[in-house]
Amino acid sequence: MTVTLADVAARAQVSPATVSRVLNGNYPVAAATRERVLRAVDDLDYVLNGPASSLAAATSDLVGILVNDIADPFFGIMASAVQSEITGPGGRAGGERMAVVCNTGGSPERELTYLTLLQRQRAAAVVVTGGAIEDATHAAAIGRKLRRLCDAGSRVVLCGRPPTGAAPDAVALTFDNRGGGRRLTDHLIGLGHRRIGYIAGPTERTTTRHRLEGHQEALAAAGVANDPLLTLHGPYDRRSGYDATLELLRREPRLTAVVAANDTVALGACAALRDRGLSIPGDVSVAGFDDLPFSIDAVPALTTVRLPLYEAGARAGRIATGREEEPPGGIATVHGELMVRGSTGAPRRH
Amino acid sequence: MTVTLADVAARAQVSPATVSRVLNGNYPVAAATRERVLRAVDDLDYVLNGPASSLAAATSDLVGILVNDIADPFFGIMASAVQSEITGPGGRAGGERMAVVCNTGGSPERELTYLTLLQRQRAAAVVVTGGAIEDATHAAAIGRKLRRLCDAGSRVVLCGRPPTGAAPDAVALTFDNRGGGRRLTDHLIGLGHRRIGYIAGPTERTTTRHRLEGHQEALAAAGVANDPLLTLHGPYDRRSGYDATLELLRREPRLTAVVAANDTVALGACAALRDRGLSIPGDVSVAGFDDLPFSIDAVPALTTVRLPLYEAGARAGRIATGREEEPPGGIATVHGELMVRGSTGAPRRH
DNA sequence: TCTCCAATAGAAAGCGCTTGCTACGCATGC
DNA sequence: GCATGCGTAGCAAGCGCTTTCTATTGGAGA
Repeated sequence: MTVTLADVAARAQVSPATVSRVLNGNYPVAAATRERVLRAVDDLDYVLNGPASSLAAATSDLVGILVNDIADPFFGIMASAVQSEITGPGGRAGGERMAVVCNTGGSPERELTYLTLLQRQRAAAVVVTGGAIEDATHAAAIGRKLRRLCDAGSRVVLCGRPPTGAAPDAVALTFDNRGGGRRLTDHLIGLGHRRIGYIAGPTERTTTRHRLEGHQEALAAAGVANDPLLTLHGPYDRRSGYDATLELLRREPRLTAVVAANDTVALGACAALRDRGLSIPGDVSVAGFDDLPFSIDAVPALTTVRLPLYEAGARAGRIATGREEEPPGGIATVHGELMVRGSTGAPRRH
Repeated sequence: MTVTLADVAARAQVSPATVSRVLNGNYPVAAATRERVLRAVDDLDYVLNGPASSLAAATSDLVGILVNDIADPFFGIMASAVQSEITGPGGRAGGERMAVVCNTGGSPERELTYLTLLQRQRAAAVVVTGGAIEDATHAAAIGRKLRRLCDAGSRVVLCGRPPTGAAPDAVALTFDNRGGGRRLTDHLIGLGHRRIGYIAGPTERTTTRHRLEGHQEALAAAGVANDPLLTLHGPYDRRSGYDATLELLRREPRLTAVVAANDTVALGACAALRDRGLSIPGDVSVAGFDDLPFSIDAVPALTTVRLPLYEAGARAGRIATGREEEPPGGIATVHGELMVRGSTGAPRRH
């Protein structure tokens, strides 16, 4: 029913081997023969059987991309970058590589499931984005899985995640979250803020911890006491920023600044402040993290730390497909850039 | 080197057939035997070979999702919804289905390429999101491809795209862009606006045309002349909204409202107005389309047409995996809801 | 006690492709 | 003029799995 290689071979009056070689282009075939084969392919609307091809060749053109939330531009941008870089003449069959984007929802179980699925598909490469869970058991399980993927021949690239000791062959492009957090709070302290609320991300995640540590580092360096009551944890969403801001205001009415775990949370913080009738940055300054596209359109525009998500994703994609050298030691740090905009200013005198 | 079914069989002292049956769970296997097999699987860290399995079974667990731009939440939300619905006990091997998200960048060539790739992988289903190109040649080519996919046994669901005559077996979940556009402009006219600028999306796309037609329908119904100078086309991005707004202001300084092709474009329009020192909605009202998450955080909050992207994507996912009945005739229309917020108001008297 | 059937396991034939090896020319070198 | 080698094409053996068909049980029913 469906057209196979053999059908094409018959029509072109050559052997299946020749058709395969024309399609893969990695073996000399006389121009006239190639012509004939290609015409037959065209005439019959032949489409290679991917699974059969992958089975025989023991490789595949699939590249997995693990993201926490594909609807979040933070991940969408990285995924888009990875995909744009892996595209192009693929490994075999003149085909292109395909990106398999997997939504883990941040759950380590699902992360593990998807890694198994990718291993099952014999993925050519896997790019894992987003911070890691800090739970030792899970981290170990994922590390083991990644190592097995490496052993099975898949390239593994971590993008925006610290290296895993368990998988030494995996390349890691780590975001300098700690440094970014440090610079952000330094900036606020420099403006004169002393009572700064911090809305952190979910606990048990490296990203959350590093950003928070940077913040605390800045406080310590300036000799500002770190009041634990002024740090709240929550998911990376608008709602969390909204609720936490109200709570911070309750705990410390003299608050002059709020640092959010990321831009989305910051947007929620802004909304809460507006609803409370407080002006930004007149009454309270707000800062985010990531510099997602919408941040510049917030009113006032959000001060934040710009992470080069697209660039990092693109690099991950190139490394995953072997088009760029691995960084020395398999580890590279990607730095963020402080973007000072309208949402932060000097605190008003109380 | 790598562990195969046969290895597991040997260790469990059963035949490969039995192992396969345990893994697929679609054939009676005695509890004790299953136990033994599962232990062997575990002991050996066995991972099924996906390509081999797909080849032998002539089906795969891959579901393709075509999107114009994965970094755009409009598509990200749909993709996320599709993926969350296709997940769960997959077709075979106790595995789950995997989503393959393909970034077409809106280019019909790449759309075609990806459809071929998916056909090559023998995808279980394909969900195509985003408006269609109106170029007859491309439309026909894509229609043919979709039909071939259907013929090859893949389910095809169009999500947010009008039905294709060429692929009668494809289910279509169409957005009521025309109706939404109509209601939006009706709203503005109701507020008293008469000089309304329209920043349309890229030409040659069904989405663009339908939204614009709705707008013009509303104008006509209210007896407002449709000045072609007040309609500009551009891509679906912020920049386009910014530039077009400046141009509209140049063409018609007495403009009192701007309708944008979508929320992102509307954000650009807002930025341009702010930069020109115009207040929203005091001087100029602004309206968007889609109601993406950030729209409510615009200042003032954006009046827009809410498209149930998540719901539509989820439904597409369920239909794609056969967990929901197809709509009668294979076609369903998804309606948008007008969200009136702060960015639109009565025009100031000139 | 014997037959028959349900339940379970195995043997083996592919699925459609890739690729190592072989075969066949024909031009070249001595 | 014969051996050598290069440029092409074919043969056939898998790749690792699924599934049909067959074989072997151990009761249950007669």
